[in-house]
Amino acid sequence: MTTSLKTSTLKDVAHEAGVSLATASQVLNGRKRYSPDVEARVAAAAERLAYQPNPHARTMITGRTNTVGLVILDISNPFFSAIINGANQESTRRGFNLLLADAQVRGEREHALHHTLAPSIDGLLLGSSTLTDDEITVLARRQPTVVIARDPGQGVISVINDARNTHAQLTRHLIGLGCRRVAYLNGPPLWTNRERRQGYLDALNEAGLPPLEATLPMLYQEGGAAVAPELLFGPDPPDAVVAFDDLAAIGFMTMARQLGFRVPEDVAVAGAGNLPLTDLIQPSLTTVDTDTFELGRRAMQALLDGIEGQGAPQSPIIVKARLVIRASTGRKAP
Amino acid sequence: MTTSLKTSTLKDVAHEAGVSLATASQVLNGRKRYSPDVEARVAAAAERLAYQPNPHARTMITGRTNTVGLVILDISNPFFSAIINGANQESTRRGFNLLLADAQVRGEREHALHHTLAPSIDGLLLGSSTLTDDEITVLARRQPTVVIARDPGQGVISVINDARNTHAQLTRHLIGLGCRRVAYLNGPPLWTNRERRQGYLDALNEAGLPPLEATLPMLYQEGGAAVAPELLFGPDPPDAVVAFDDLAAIGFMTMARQLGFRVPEDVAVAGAGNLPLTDLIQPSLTTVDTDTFELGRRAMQALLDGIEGQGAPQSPIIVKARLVIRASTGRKAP
DNA sequence: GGATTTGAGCAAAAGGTTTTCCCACTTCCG
DNA sequence: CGGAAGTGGGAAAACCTTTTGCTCAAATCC
Repeated sequence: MTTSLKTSTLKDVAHEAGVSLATASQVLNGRKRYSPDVEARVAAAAERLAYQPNPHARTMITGRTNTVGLVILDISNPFFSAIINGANQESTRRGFNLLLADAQVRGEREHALHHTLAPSIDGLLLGSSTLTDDEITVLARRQPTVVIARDPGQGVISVINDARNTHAQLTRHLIGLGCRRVAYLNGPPLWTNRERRQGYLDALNEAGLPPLEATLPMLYQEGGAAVAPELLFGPDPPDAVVAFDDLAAIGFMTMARQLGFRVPEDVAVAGAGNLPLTDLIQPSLTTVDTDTFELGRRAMQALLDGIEGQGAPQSPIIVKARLVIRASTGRKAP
Repeated sequence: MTTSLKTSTLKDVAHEAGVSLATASQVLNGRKRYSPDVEARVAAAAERLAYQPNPHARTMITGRTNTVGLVILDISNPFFSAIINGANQESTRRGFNLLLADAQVRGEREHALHHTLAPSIDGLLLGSSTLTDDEITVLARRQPTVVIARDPGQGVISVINDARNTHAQLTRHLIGLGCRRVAYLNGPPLWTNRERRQGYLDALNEAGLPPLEATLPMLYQEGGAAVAPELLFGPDPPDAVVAFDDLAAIGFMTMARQLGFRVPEDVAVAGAGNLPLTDLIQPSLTTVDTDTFELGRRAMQALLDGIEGQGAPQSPIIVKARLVIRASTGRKAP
């Protein structure tokens, strides 16, 4: 069916131009100056034969693949697709290919994944991960690595939001509106969750308010919805909720309203991520814009700089997040 | 910085096991039976050295890369990220890597892209494309190719929604609700738009109603918003609008309400794609669920079947879409 | 018991490129 | 004119694996 058209090799070009293999290679790579005559002949031959260097043969010799790996925790999450988008833009711009892998698989298999991937790539972008900080450090010592939305320390380069400060700010905003029982809905035990929670705790501390926490029993909207009844009908119901992310916030909000609570009058709700359309749902969602595209772009930039030997940047690289105050936190009646 | 740890080769394994290169290779690939003793020694050596075959050396010989290319028109579009997700799930399951490329670049450069990509991949998934049907056919003749959301004909394998029928159905639904001036908002000149429009025209024809069309001057919500005033304040305002996709529909709807029109009472609005959160905006959006994840998954499945020589499937492969009737089309008052 | 089959294991080629070193020739200088 | 310095170009090794015969010895057959 598919007529595997024989592609022309460097040998063909050399022969066509009447020079040796070595010469053809040198000329094509501009490694060495040759007489104008020879250079012209080689260029013409390459053109005529539509010569395309075989990347694998080249990799064998140079050890470079011109490809970077992007390992993502969960591609279906819009948060991560923005990262892919940003990373891809930068890699395309600089002529690198992007090898995508998802780490849905946990522990064991993620390890295997990295082992398999390693020879095919010049560097690794880690978009969250089930690995421990130490495991990541080992990986990073083996080949250039940049970690996204998490800071493993130990000299590993990372790109993060200043989630702690931002969430402190968000929580302060709620307190400023008059909320006194501000709850935090813990997401999965990732770096991002820890930082956001810490910011929340910082702000409560400042204000001398006691914390009130719950943990989402599952991801996404279902998790937020599931936790709503126990919290709202519990002995100590919150008048504001900071959820781990937008989807959880939306799940909580939707369920709260179904249970007869008004948002924001009875309970204010805030998320994080600023997903598309969160401005159009009812009520529009207060959230944190994490500029996830930029997160991916900067990470790729740092990685490629590293690969091309331009030295390590200050780490962590911090991408500014910003509060997006909308209707779901409204304005408390005095 | 990064101590490029020398990775062990097949030669090391062979030496460690006290056998020849050939034997080690055969044993590791299970190509030939050997004495239990030898097999055990090789396996042990490979294990001990954490041997990982060099994929490039292997590719040189076998011509197979175990990688497929996925070219996407615009990664930032959620429609496409669902495709990536579906394709990735299937490729992961079957042990293939996924090389991602976006075709933001038009014409010339997309051609170059395919040329560059070709040697690195065993097959190609085309998620929309700026190429013409003929150009795609040429590509498909060169290596296994599956086209998503578009049917170039000429024997090229494709995976599509039956957009024409589905949109006819959608339009009939609106007519059934009593709408008499149903407009269609044309998106970019892609296959998908042509089919959806055709379905719309089919339904109008059946009902003996005249068409009413506009073309979105730009993508996404801005386009829908931009076209709203001229349409609604024009000489022949619609009482229902079928937009090319959800984002255009949302843009139109938002603008219509700002202009003082009620949705759905004054004008019903429908989109396509069933993006996340379209059920929660106000009013919730009537749309078509295209099962985009499945689109990507089936495409990858067909491609890998082709690569592994399991013969070509019936083409086009059709993924069922389904109407999602929500509040934005409401129920016309009689 | 000699001829033939079987079987285990290996040597070597192939795949396409980059790079190092070397050769032959010209030019320059003393 | 003899040697040194410079220059344009090429031969061959290296990268790591798969695969195709092939050899040599043991087992089988008549």
